[in-house]
Amino acid sequence: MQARIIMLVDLDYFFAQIEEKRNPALKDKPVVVCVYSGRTKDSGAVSTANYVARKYGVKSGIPISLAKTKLKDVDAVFLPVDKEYYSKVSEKIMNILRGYADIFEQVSVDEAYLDVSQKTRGSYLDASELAARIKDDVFNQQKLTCSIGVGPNKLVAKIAADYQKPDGLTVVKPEYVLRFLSPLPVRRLVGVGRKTEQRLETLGVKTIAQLARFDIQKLVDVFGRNLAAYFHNASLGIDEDPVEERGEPESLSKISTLKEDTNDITKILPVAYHLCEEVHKKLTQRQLVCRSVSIYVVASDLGMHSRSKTFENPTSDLQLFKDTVKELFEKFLAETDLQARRVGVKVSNLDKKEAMQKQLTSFFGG
DNA sequence: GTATGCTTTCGGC
DNA sequence: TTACGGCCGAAAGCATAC
Repeated sequence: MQARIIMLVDLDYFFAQIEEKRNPALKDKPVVVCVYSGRTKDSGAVSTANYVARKYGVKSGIPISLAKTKLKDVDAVFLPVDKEYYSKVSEKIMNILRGYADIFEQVSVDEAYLDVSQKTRGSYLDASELAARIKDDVFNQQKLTCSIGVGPNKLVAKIAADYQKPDGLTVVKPEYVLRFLSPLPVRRLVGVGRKTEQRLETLGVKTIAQLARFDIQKLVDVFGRNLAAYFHNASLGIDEDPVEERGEPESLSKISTLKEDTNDITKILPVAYHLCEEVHKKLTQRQLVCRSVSIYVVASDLGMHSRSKTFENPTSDLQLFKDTVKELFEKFLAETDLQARRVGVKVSNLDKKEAMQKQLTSFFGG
């Protein structure tokens, strides 16, 4: 058993890059791909922006109106997301990438891990050449650039891919892992978001090197055994998480923004029932059943709240979804004064429909 | 004490 | 000055079972 070589391939500013390719006139302008909520003309958020727009501080997640303010003096282009089209492009690219991997794991619409240990016979020279070839192949077939990180595990591959982009290629051999990670801010580690970053900073830990040297017992006291162990290992570039082909999703959900904020259940339920129908459609298309149903509410202050219910047995019964969603909203509204801005429905605890049938068959037939 | 399951929140893209 | 989507998986926090 030889050491692993793992790649992370990340498509650059994916949605906006696809729009640039679709319409080359956009090429040198700020391009902002938006999710319009439909509430008012410009309500909604930025999904992705190209690098020209990013120079003006426009990035993923900011309000569209704020993006417009930042770009008011330039000839910027605002486009609505065309998710269906991006998904088709994604599928083609993922199929290219899959062909280069011993084991392939798609993480999101624009990101995938490739375990190339066998293919490269553990050689980083081979891995570098392979990564360059993958970039060429994706560009020649789809005219899109990507950034690739190569390293001994997912953790290092991911940080390496982020290190140089767009159109980057960063290879970190095992003997360089510590030197590579040490100066980087802890924020770069998966699992360290804004909140954890703050907590670490109060402990005097800003860089990965400082995290590596930090007393492990103190880390346990603050974050608990599991998270402390993860942080400690991560700071040393240790990560055994395998690259694994992903099967069916673990949850399916739909969310939508209400015309106006409300806590009136008669205004919420028609929307929620529609979301039930959409989620039910997704579920049955994939021939899945679920055991849990959740509602979630984004309140006026943008705080996220949710409630869920788990059944005894898996189901795909639309009426049961609607009744459960009604019950959950009634309960939620009774115990809070919040006004809902957006409402969502989620099913989780998913299973293949036939798996259930098999169980039943073997039970009755067996 | 550890494992397991459920609910809720967090955070990345 | 403010402004604010739609997904997904991971993790936290809690309860219960062994």
